[in-house]
Amino acid sequence: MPELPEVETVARGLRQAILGRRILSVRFGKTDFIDDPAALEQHLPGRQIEAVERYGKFILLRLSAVSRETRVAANGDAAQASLLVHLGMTGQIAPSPAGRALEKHTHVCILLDDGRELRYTDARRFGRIAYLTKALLAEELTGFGTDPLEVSEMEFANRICGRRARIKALLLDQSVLRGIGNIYADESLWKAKIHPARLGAKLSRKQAETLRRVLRHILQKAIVLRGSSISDFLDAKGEPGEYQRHHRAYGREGKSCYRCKTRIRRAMVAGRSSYFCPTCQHSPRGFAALPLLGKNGRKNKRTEGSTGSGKRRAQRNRREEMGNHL
DNA sequence: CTCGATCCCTGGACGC
DNA sequence: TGCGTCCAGGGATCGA
Repeated sequence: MPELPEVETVARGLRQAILGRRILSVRFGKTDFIDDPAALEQHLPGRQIEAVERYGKFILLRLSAVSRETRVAANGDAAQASLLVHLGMTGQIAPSPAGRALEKHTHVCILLDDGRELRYTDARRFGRIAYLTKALLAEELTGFGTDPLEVSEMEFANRICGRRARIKALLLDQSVLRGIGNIYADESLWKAKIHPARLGAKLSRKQAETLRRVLRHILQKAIVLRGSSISDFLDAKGEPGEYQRHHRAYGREGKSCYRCKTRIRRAMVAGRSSYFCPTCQHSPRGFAALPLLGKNGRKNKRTEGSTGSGKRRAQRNRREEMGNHL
């Protein structure tokens, strides 16, 4: 699940691997997660990849102008276009020899001028790809919060301490800070000894500063270790990260706290599984964790029966498969 | 403003 | 072994 450290790792890898390459052509598999596939086919060929940047959980490939004429005709706008890539849950993007067999769920192949292809694979297609002119990109990126690696003490406290939402929800809210996901929210809250369900307004300025500091430290360390490979995250070289070995809370339900040996518990906060130590991280009044796992390791069941997801799946499967030309 | 619910999607784990 | 069910989660959206 790519969050800031994973996306940063991928961006660095791509920067090293494909900076300066020219795009020759584009082909697609399924395109339902691409804003406007035709725009990619029309505008990518001929462009050079001039920069690779990260913005929150987005990867931005900055594209050159095709020619002086295009630059003039487009009034400078198309000349500064970008390809925006969001990896969602399962997205991977990496260069590959053009002749190599396609991995399953490969949905975009961008042929480069050195005989390689930049390939995007995404089993769940929660990701997103869009070709955006300068103006559209600027519009797209408004409303995001500050990068947590750059946010000042004052700004962080101001963005947290005045809010009635739960701190976990605030950390996950990309308009508060950009780039944090479920793993690094839980890890930083554990380190700062703050319960995920605490309200932002209930944090002291001192607690907020502790949280900012540990969050930054954890993100930096995770970047050094090339992110966390939980399910299937791989960097631009196809290699897994190492930070999952350093997780102290996330995914550790029932295991003992590294500080106090209490068993780590799980609760639903902001609609996400949230892992915390019930001793180190004081729960707000009346907030209950979910019952611990049974000894068979089976996850806790949801409340009442809902056969909805199964029915929905069946309906989707009956729909005509379309759009796969690879 | 904040919340939960619902949807998108598929692989994998698990129950029976 | 195999089918049904649940779960993971970022983000959009909608109603309470």
